[in-house]
Amino acid sequence: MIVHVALPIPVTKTFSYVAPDDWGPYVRKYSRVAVPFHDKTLTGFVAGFEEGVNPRLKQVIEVRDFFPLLTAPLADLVEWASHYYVAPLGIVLKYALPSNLHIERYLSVRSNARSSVALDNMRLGKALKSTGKTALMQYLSEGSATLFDALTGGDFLPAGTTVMNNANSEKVLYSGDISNRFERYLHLISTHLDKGNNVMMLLPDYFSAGAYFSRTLSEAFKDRVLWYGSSIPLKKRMEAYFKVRRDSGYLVLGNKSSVFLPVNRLSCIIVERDEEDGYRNEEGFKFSSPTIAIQRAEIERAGLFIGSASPSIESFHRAQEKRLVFVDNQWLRDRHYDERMHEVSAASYGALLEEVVTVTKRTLERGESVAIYTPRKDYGSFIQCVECKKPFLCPRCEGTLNYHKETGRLTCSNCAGDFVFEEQCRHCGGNIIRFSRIGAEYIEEHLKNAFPQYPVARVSGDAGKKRVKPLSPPGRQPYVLIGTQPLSKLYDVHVHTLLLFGWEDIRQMSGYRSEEKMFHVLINLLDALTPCELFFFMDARKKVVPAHFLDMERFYKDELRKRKNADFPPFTRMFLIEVVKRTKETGLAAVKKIKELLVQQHLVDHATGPLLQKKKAYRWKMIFKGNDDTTFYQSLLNIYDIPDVRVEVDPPNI
DNA sequence: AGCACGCCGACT
DNA sequence: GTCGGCGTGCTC
Repeated sequence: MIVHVALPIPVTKTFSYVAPDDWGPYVRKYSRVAVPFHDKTLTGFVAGFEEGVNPRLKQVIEVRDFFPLLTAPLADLVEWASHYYVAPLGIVLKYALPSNLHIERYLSVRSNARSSVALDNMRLGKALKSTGKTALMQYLSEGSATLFDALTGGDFLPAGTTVMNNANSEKVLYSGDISNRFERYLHLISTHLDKGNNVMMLLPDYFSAGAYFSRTLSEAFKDRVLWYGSSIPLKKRMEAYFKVRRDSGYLVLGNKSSVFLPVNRLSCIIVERDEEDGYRNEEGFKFSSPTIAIQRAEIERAGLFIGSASPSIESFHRAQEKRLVFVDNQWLRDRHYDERMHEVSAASYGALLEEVVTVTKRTLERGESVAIYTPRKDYGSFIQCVECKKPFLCPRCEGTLNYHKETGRLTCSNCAGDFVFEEQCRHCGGNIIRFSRIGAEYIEEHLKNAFPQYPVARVSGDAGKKRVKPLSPPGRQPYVLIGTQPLSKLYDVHVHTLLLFGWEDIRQMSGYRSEEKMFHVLINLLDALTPCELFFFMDARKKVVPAHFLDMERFYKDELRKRKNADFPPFTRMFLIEVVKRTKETGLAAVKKIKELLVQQHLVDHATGPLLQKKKAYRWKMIFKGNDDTTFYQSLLNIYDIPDVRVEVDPPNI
């Protein structure tokens, strides 16, 4: 037989191999197969097969799965993701069936008939050696032997093909504060678990929000709560895998990889804070897990509940189009910050910082705690020589440098370069250096000096990787917390006063979504830290009006109107096409080719750029807007197959 | 992606 | 005359 294999390489076509005809029963759609490719062995996925022989084709080395591991709805989901994200099936499948999914390692054989009694209770590896694959497969298919996993002792059977009859499941977008959200989650989860179903819940990270929900939900549901993801040890992860795949009554928590997890009797998917960047996958293929989860709920006919203090604009738009039921608990409207809101504007950060000290001092002396938000985690950036006014730029790429005082190093935000900081100007030798932007490290140092008698702590900006330290204020002593985004996930912390230092700089940082980002940051800080008063410290020249961000419904409507007028998402889809070449000439040739591919579709006027950036390589970036009609999609596929060209779907930072 | 091939310029 | 950087094309 001829087997068409989807390989995990950035090439959209499949490759064909031959396999012996008697493998027929085991060659199934999306089963993992080992195949020779160049001079190596790759794990690919069966994308199709047919009768016949072809002496010019190489042989499939082996079929790695006894039966398909993906359920039919998950196979649909993978196909949908491959299309939506313009990624080869093999690359999506590699993510859905990752190499760290070591199922075989934990399987054993259970004998159900005399013929296979010698294999009873034998580890799978050993059984394969003693009987051979064909014989074992024969036992399995006739039912004289079954597999079970050694971690739970339960049967390991082929993935079910039935879809749950959830036809009337509700799809809800819930906008509410953390305590109301939590109540909703508790109620929803118990309802579904009581019916003997499983619930999947996506969380934006493992160490912060993940730890919080894992802990609080475990108090309610005990060992019914499982976490599935690469952050936990293999054995525990596989135990969760086997449990939710076969049993029911579980709540499985996860971040990104769990969206493709096979879940038996999945009747509800919960997504907490769908707007978070932590859901964006950067390795393998770029996707956002809430986007895939929404589609999964659709395909599996499961309920969907998206909960957030500040839902993404996409979700709000979906709700407006009646694809989600919008429930707003109006929590923001019930809180009144206005009369206590202070805006402080000044032209230099030095003057602003003195204002911060004054407000902090006043609050601490009243016996209340303070949190200070800033968008930058470093000590300082935009470094400049006071003598000759020349900026310190990256010697490699001319990019902006950020200074980390703890390590004494400069890092380049553009090319990720890393250099030792010398307090001397490269141009004039002057040694009075200043930063025109300062970050959390600087503020921490400054406030530690100003308030030696109070605890001053910084919430690490390296969110995601490290556990956010649970804050234990000594006794009832007030404290100062300084941090970036992770501050908004400290649901256990309450401060009386929240200071935002340079919050408006987010506007400069992240493209067409900048206002949306400012909104999410502000609202989530209010949600988590429950401050009673709010202070904004702004550069006078960049002043923005906070009130605009505090009226949620109006903010969404304004933002959507602007997006619609400018033809931006969610009203059109965006595709970022990047060309990276060593030489200018080859790059320009690739750009020309890409443009030609889109000229045929009369789409060239949607292109902007190219932008030339000199680094280690020459880069061109082009943005295409479009809907996913077949011709546009076909052009994107053709572009995908050009070497050194990457296509990013739904880019967040344009 | 990863690799071989083949083209050029550089240098013991 | 040989080494190595880089562009091109191919992988069943």
